[in-house]
Amino acid sequence: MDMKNITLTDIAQELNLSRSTIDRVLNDRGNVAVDTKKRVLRYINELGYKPNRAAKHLAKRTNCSIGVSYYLPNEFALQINRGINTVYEELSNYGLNVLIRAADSPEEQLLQIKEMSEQIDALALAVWEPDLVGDLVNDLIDDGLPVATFNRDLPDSERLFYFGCNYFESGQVCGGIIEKITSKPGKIAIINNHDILGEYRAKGFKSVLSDNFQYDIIGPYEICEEFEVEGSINEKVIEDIQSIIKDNPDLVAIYVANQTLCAAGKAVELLGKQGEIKLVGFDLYEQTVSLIEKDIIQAVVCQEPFNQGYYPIKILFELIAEGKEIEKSKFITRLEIVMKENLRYYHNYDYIK
Amino acid sequence: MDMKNITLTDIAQELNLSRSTIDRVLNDRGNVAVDTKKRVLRYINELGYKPNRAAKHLAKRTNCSIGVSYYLPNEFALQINRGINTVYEELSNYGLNVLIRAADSPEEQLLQIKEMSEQIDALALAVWEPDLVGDLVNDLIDDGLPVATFNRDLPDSERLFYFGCNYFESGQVCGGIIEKITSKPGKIAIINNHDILGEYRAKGFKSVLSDNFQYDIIGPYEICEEFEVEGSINEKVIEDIQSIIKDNPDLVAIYVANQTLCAAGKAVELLGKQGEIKLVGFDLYEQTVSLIEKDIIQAVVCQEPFNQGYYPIKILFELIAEGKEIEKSKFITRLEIVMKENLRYYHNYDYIK
DNA sequence: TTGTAGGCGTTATCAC
DNA sequence: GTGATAACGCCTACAA
Repeated sequence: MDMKNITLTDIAQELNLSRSTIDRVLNDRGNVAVDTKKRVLRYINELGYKPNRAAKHLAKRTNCSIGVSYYLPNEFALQINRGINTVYEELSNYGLNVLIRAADSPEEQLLQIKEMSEQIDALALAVWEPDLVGDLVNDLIDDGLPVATFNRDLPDSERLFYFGCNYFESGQVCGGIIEKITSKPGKIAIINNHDILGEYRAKGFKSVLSDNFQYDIIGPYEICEEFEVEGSINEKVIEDIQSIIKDNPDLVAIYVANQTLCAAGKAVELLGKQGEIKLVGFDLYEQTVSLIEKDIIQAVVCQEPFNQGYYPIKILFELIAEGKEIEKSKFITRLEIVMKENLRYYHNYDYIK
Repeated sequence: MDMKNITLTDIAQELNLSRSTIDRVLNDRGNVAVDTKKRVLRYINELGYKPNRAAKHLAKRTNCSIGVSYYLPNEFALQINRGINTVYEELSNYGLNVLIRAADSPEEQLLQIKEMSEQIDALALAVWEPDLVGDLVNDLIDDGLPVATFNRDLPDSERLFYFGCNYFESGQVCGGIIEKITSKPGKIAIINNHDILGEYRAKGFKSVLSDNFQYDIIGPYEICEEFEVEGSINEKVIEDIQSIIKDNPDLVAIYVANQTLCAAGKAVELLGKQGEIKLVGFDLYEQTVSLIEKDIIQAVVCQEPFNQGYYPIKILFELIAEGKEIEKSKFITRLEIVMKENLRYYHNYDYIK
């Protein structure tokens, strides 16, 4: 119960050396005789000595500013911010500082990254259009700035790691759900963006359903809602989806792979087709909630938005402040199935705190 | 970027007092003149001063042993242990110590709790049969030992908090899933335990399906598998479930509310009814996995087993070591829907190591 | 190549 | 009531 921990001083005394020498060995600061080093290392291994984190932080008085830049749908950003706030609260008195820049356009994001790059020790990044910022990011990395991506990766860059979902598999999950909940044969429409990630989501979806002869997959239709969906939904978008429904009387399901799910819900509702046409898509927005409750949307697949804010920063901080190595180049978030019955656990739900 | 944090010493200097006095005010140690106290408190509020956690831990050299006692299905315990190990790694060099006692029977659990109660500063508890240990726990609490429950609550005791799922709602989620994936009308069998939690799960299930006239709910059948399911499954249990299936040709689904799900899967498989009879239940064991992959079990509802090991200990530690207040008397875990497609994210999945 | 000394921001133990 | 002073375990000069 009262097992005293071994300290650096203990080791120094035991080996008749000074604390600094032990410190030099432990932190690879050089200037230690090979023999001494070996002796210390062996002894340390035997003991299973672990440095005291509190003391380390206190002595180093680390001070590390991490920048976050994203261009993402507003409501998704909100959930990510919650994760950022939490990690800030946990680590701010260990010296963490966070700068958040939310962009309203890819161009603005470029400027924001450039601007804050001077003041930060690391950068966490979610970019919608890789082509625009790719060069800048590579320059920053070449200059020695540690960069990580979240939500959307920059696979061609030298970023340290990506933290987010697997888009292909996210499509598969939706495919599996639709297959399970659709009772009659017919057509299934895909709505998505024609960017690379939208296509992964379509491919994943098809990989599950292509063997199933009772369904005929139509689309993909490129219909896309704005990022700033708050109250009002783009009428044109709803109309476009309504015409798909009207043109295909044997439509049994719609799979929405982008942020247009609410609009699709409205379209289904306006035509009185709820329940008849199954609706499945991604992410949980304020507007999605009531559509799920009304059984217009049957299921939604989420990707741990909170953790997408929380972990990238935590990992970067531990890298910079504690020299902890990064264990993976891809941290893939869980794909969470949310339906009416477990909805409340995924919408503004902080069971801790 | 380099914003120096305010320290206790800063405050002392500014107010022409010693650090000790500030410390007395901050930690309510008494022996401070009322006026001085007021003056200090006001100034601290203005500044928004936050004590440095690292320094605090270092100076206090806290040493806190938390005991964990549970009597639970083996494989579930395994997942909980992972959470315990993680929190131990995070906090052991802040002075956390953990004692785990896994019981093989309620009687053994009673003894184990009694035995370790002398050596611990707090206790986290999961008990299957409240009646047996209830008195002991209340005695311990009266003696001043902080006790928390996880997975299964002791609602009549004075435990500090419960960390686990809502059993009624977990039944609802299964009801919702079965309603969505079952395409034809018929009978649905419930298998559960006749304890209070098993009944909550049955009630929650019925609350969703009772309005639906196409289903006829039969049971509950009290059939129960042992805790030590490893490779071999109780033949008798499988036979019992097979007879239910044989006796009810129009059975469209089975809802298993206890740890008998795998046995039910075997029964369905042996009779060649996979896909025809939908199968839904709780928790993810090694044996469940292959049954889900083979489409014999359509979905499983999980309850964050990792976090059930992680958080109770973390919360108790923060209470004891940092005097942090406990914010709720119930921390309700998410109900996670796991199907074939997102299975890999819930089975031995540590995306963060 | 090694050692010494002082400090990080708290808490704890004395004196006054 | 209040204030010195020495820890806690580690890091960082600087000296030897």
